[in-house]
Amino acid sequence: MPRMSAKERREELIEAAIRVMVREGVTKATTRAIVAEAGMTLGVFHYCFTSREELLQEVTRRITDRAVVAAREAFAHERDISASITKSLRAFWEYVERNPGEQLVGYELAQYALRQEGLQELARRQYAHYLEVHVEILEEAADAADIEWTVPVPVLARYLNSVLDGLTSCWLGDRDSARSQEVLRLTGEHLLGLTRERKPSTD
Amino acid sequence: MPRMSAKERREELIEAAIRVMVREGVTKATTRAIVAEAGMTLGVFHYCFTSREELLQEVTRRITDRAVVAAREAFAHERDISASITKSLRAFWEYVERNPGEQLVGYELAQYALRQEGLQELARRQYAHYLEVHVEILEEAADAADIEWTVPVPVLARYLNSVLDGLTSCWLGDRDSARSQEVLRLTGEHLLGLTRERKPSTD
DNA sequence: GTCTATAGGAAGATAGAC
DNA sequence: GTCTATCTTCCTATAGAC
Repeated sequence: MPRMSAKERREELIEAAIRVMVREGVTKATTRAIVAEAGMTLGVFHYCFTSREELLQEVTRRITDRAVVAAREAFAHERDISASITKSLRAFWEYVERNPGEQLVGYELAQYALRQEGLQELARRQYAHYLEVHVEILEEAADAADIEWTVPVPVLARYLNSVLDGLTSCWLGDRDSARSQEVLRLTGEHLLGLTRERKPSTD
Repeated sequence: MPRMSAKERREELIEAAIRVMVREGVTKATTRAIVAEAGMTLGVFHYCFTSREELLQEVTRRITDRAVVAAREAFAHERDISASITKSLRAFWEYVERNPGEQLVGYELAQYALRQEGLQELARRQYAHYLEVHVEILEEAADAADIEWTVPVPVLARYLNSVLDGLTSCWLGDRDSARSQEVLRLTGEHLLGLTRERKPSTD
């Protein structure tokens, strides 16, 4: 076993935990399974983390951040809002289909947080964070294409977040890619219909 | 302890299990917690069910059926499609807000099924069932109002299912009722835009 | 049928040798 | 710092008295 700092070990344990969760689910990611995945012994765990729950919180943040990065990367800056929407949704969906396990882990962790006493606040913040990111993306898209949304952006963000989240979860259940993509197209057209050219005002 | 048949006991155990799950979550619904809730002893459990998993499957079906019934009851038969959509969505949402625990249990069970070896088939069937019900409702709504949908109904059903599912899950996280209802209104308007009067043809 | 008692195992966490 | 061995608790499931 190579020597490494507690910080490095923490990092490796988090990554190992994510691998186990993606492969087998959150409940199966016991401290034993995690240290085994990381090639460490059980004793190691508790001087890197005070408890399993601390690790879970860390993993939750990590998975959230990953999803946020993916959403940002999926977003296509385009002058043409129609192309921007289409490309962004398509890129987002590619990511989802390529990482089903990660999506599932996201849901599992969200629910865990909702149930665990004292973690509701974490759950609430994660949701708020997702919504904020959607708000930012929608506003950036509008800026890039010089349009404005005809619906308040926070509402639109919540709508978009809901469709994508619900569609992902539905697809995880039945893996019907073709129909899921049709829903995305429908959503894209809907979004397009909620834009108008920007008035030259506000200056 | 009153005498009752194994069948009655099964029934009571299922109901007790649902109460525990709604209150404390699926993982906390251990056989011990369930029999305690039902006012029985641990020994009773295993001559009513061969295993905890058998109970979980039963509960999953029960919760699904309940959600389906709620969806059906929420649906408002109206001659005016606009009123039909608005009323149905509002009724659906009232049910969601009145039963947050049950919604959460639904998600937990769905994920459990997705992870459990041998239960994927159950999961798949549950999702298919929800989609079928949405298809039926959309078609009934169209019939009642004498309109037709301009988008294939299976796609529309998947879309509707996704929005409602995602929105529910988002609301469970942040409990922002006002904004959720705005999303519902937006969705309703979108649906309304996907209708057209029925051509007198096809006869 | 109905219960108590217990088997048998896995979990999180820790004590203490090296 | 690192690991083994163990504590304690909780689980599902069953055996066997009544």
